[in-house]
Amino acid sequence: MEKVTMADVAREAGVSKSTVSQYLNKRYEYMSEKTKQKIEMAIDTLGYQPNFLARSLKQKRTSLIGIIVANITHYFSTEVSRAIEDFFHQYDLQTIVCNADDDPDKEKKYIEMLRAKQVDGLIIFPTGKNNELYESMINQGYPVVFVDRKVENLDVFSVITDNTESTCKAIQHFIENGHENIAFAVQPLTVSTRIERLEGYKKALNDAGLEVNPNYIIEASIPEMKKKLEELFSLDVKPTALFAANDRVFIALGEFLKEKGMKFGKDLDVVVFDNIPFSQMLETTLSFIIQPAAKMGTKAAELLYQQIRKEDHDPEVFVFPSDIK
Amino acid sequence: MEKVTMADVAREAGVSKSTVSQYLNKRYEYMSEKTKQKIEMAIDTLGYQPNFLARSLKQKRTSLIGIIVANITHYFSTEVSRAIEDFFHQYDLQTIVCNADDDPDKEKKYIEMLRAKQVDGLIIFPTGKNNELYESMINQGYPVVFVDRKVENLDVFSVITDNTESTCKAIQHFIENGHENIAFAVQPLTVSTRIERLEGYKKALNDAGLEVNPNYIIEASIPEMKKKLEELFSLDVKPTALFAANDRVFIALGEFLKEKGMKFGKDLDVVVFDNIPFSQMLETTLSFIIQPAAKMGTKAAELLYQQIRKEDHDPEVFVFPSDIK
DNA sequence: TTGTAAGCGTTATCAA
DNA sequence: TTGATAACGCTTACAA
Repeated sequence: MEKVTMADVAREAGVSKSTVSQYLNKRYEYMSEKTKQKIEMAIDTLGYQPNFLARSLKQKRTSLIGIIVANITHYFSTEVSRAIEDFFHQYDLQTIVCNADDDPDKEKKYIEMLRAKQVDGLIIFPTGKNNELYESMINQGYPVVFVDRKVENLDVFSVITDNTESTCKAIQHFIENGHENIAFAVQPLTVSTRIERLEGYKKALNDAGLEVNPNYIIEASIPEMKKKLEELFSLDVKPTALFAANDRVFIALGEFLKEKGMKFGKDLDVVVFDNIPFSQMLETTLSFIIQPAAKMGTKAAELLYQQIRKEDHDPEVFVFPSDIK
Repeated sequence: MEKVTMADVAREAGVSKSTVSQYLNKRYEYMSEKTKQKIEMAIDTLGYQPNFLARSLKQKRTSLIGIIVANITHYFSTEVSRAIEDFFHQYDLQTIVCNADDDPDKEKKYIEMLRAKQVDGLIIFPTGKNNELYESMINQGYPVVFVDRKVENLDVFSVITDNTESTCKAIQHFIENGHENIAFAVQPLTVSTRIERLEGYKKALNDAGLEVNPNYIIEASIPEMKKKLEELFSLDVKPTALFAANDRVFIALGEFLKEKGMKFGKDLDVVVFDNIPFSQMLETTLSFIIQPAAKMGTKAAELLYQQIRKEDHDPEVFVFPSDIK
């Protein structure tokens, strides 16, 4: 299998390798109809399939774009990926997706692999834990765009949501509706998105002249989340509203409420920050902060394409507003 | 950028290319500590990054696995992909995911691209519309496994769910609960999964001695689905239960019911065939048929790995049971 | 213990 | 209009 090479085709067709190469690259200008047909036949009878590896080695580009997502089962990531793919499809660039699984080691491996495979550019949902590697890419002028999460002290094109702003708005909404005891649940503050959302929460409270009660802020990993919620709802003054900083927190919360026989909307007002598939099928008493995934993906793709084409722009951070629904 | 080659490193370190190559491949056996350090330093100061393209060209393998999913935003696909990735991670094979978007042309392009890039093997959620291409891969002994969908007349390793069986059981459940007017909604019958689910529906009715009423079977594309549902619920004898053949049908159904002010469980009993993220957060009156995505992914990966290692097995179809929840 | 040289399957340059 | 031939960056006998 896979041993038929251009040389075989050339021999079979009775022409030289270079002529076959011309044919394959559709440079027919000076090619006689007869040669064309001979080559066509030879390819057919031998079942020849070109080896792009060899071509790329020579041409120094692969026409491939790499996406490294933090978590491939996260709906937002797949929506963004699809938009990126749609964008590059029009330029005949193909897209491959790798899943870093929120693991900095895996992320590193994939970045190195994709670069070593000479992928033309990279769009990354960074874990934020490989700064040296990020820096070296950027310093070497390798085309790269970051999505979803900001990395501090790094001059790189980034596409993110207004995490602080939209969280702030959601909390203001709670306040307008008469809530005073508003809780905030988040996973460990290891990435910018979580930190910024917490900032938005605090800002809204401050702006409204409400006190930030540390007991109402839960920072816990998913397995610990339920225990912390237990504590939260054992307080003398229980919260009447809660902000779930992402979809996984939301799931933990849902399980907790179910166990306690509590209901969204009735016993607790809830806003979730994330694009949840099927959210339209969920109880209408819930609110969601929806990021414009498709637009963000397209923007990231554009930014990468500029770099690949060596258009000169200074790295910028593009912030997209999100919708509360 | 990216112009530092092994030759540069060799020059900088004052050794030959082959020695550098030895070093990179960790064949230290006969290497003096001094040479090792010299090379290490040279790599560091030059910022050398190996070009895997060149290596793969020589070695004729890439240590890369390709997954071609029909729809990357489909939760089931991402779950399967993750399991595949986890499996190969232990063997230091990396995984890339491409999204065919249920488009046979895109699927073809990706298959050809990945093969041309010398990917070591392919796991495909087939559109079912590229039979010639599938055949040529298989005949050439290229490692490939199909997931989720069966393709007729093709002797290939496949990993699928017992679509007929589990649909049948779900319908039996309806019948046991006293339902007699059970509807079935599905997208156009272009892939095996949909066809088999319909078969299961018919089988259950037949087994129970109930008549299959063609008016209760809706086969429509998603945009047309609501209109067809409208017709269904204008019948004199309206269905009291409905089987949604996948998640997208489910969404259309949800929108329809909302518009009509109808409620799941109260006005209509519903079973959905698909892994829906957050299904535990949805109304408890709904049932879901859940495919064992992780197990299926692992199995597919094992089957591919066997082929890559040239272990001799005859193609088989592995059918997994699914759960009703 | 290290170096030389051929080769992997293409493309590109230039000559014929 | 087509063909030699030299790259591309690496691996691998084999020689030294």
